[in-house]
Amino acid sequence: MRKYLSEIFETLALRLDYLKGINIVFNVPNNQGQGDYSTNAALLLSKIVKKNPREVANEIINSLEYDKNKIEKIEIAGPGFINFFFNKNFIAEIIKEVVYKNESFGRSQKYSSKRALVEFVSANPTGPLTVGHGRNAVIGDTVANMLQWIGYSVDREYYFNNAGRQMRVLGDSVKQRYLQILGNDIEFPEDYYQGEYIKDIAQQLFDEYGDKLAGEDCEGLFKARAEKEIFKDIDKTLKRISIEFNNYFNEHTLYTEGKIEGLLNTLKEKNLSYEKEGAVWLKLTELGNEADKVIVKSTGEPTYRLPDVAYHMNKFERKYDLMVDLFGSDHNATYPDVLAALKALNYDTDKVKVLIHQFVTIMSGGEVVKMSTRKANYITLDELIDEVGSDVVRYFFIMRSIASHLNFDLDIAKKQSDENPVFYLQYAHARIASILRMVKEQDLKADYENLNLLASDEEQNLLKKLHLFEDEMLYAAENYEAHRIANYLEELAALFHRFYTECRIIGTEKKLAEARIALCIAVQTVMRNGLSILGLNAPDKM
RNA sequence: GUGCCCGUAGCUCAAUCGGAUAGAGCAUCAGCCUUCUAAGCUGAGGGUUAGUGGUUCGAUUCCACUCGGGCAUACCA
Repeated sequence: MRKYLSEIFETLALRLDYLKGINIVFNVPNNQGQGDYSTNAALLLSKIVKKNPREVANEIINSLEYDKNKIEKIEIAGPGFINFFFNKNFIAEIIKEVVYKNESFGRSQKYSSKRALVEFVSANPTGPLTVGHGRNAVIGDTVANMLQWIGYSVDREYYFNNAGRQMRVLGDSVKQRYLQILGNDIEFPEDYYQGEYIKDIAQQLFDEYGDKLAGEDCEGLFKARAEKEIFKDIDKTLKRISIEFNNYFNEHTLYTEGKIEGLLNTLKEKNLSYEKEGAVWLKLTELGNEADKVIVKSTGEPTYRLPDVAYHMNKFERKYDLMVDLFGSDHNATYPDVLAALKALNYDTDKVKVLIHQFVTIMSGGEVVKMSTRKANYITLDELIDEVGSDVVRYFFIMRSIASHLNFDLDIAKKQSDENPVFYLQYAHARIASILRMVKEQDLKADYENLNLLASDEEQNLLKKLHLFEDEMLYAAENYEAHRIANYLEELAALFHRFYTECRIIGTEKKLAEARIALCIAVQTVMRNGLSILGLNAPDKM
């Protein structure tokens, strides 16, 4: 429907001068009686052409050429809205398109020649993924799915750092546990990694090597084994919620390949850095940021900013059209420095899209659970998946805008897992599957010749929703707003459940029954496509 | 102190470049299964969109200030 409106307005713009170059937006009104679509174009134009908006609206309608078999009626309402009422038969025709395109219905080719990189999770291998990482993981994967849906060729990348103090502490944590197993009476340092998984790794090493590692350096085998095991677990956890990466990028390679040194030289040559108090500083104030920041400490070690810039340069070298970074809000102060530096080095930072999601607050027993990997008082993503399952976890993390803080009440999540909205969606899909099974036994099948019989409110509302699918997916993807897909699917499911209650299939007149079967198939297809973008199962039975 | 994000029904959250009567779920109350899955449907109650001012045909949305919450403000990552 919207496509048709766009077409006829494009044609109109050739004749009405003041419509040229104006982007006309068509909305779906909230209220009955205001048409299937409406536009406020006349209201906006009235300022430009200095005429009464209703007069402008009248002029537009009078010059508009359209097919009366598609648009039944056009009205001017309120201060100057133009409301379009579509023909019911035309609305029902959408079923044919859905069924014909099937899995690709709602896809867009708008970005089909583009390549995107989505970097997410990027947690260092110091411990199991927590619920906090879960939100990042699910949002990142869903954003990648959405971009693929609108045509992008997408790579998923995990950036990590296996050097530095954190990892040294990790290696030593394992070593201390190992020494304890050997019977040494050592007090385990408070600021070391307290988690049980450290003991498990130490035990493994003891089982394999006995006491031979007592003299081993903590940065050697201890660290290497810890990293390997922890990554294995992270991978396993992510796989449980259907997340896989194309590439793991090790920060360390930036050093070994001389990228860090090269960047340092470039910054110096371009006069973007200077030395002070034994450290190297980046001239961020000249680039419009608040303060200069240290990029190499007086000890000679770089701060995170330097490798971050080098890493992004590497991304640019790989010729992506779009680079999405996904961070938790605790990183909100770090990326402006990196972007400023890249810009100063003449990279097109418009291609970098930084998404910041707010935190997940975990509530348990009415109290906020403070999380720390070091202290091991976190709730792991694995535990959460054990409790509620992959679908609920995924849905929970994307159903809200990423700008909203997410309140995750564990008690409710466990208790209400049966009432979770995700089941509402899946139930609609399963119900249709069930109908289709029953219908087969009755020797009924979908018929696309009498779709005009689908004229009731329940049927028409459902059909109109199907029309919106492609636009909604495109809008969600272009704005990186996965929660909109969840909202759309909830609305679609609600309309279907209403249709199900009011419109019977078995027992009604054959032509109508078979048209309704066609509608069911179309709804099921859209539901399945939407669920697949969100990485959710579309069950045939529940 | 400063920067970013947030403040919407009892609770958790929506609301399409500013649109017409601000919507869902949970909770509460009242109904609907001898017929395709009741994990469903129908109805009721519940709102000064934190507050004050501004911009305009029109503000939950934009601007300013105030109040409240989260995160960050390192030669930690």
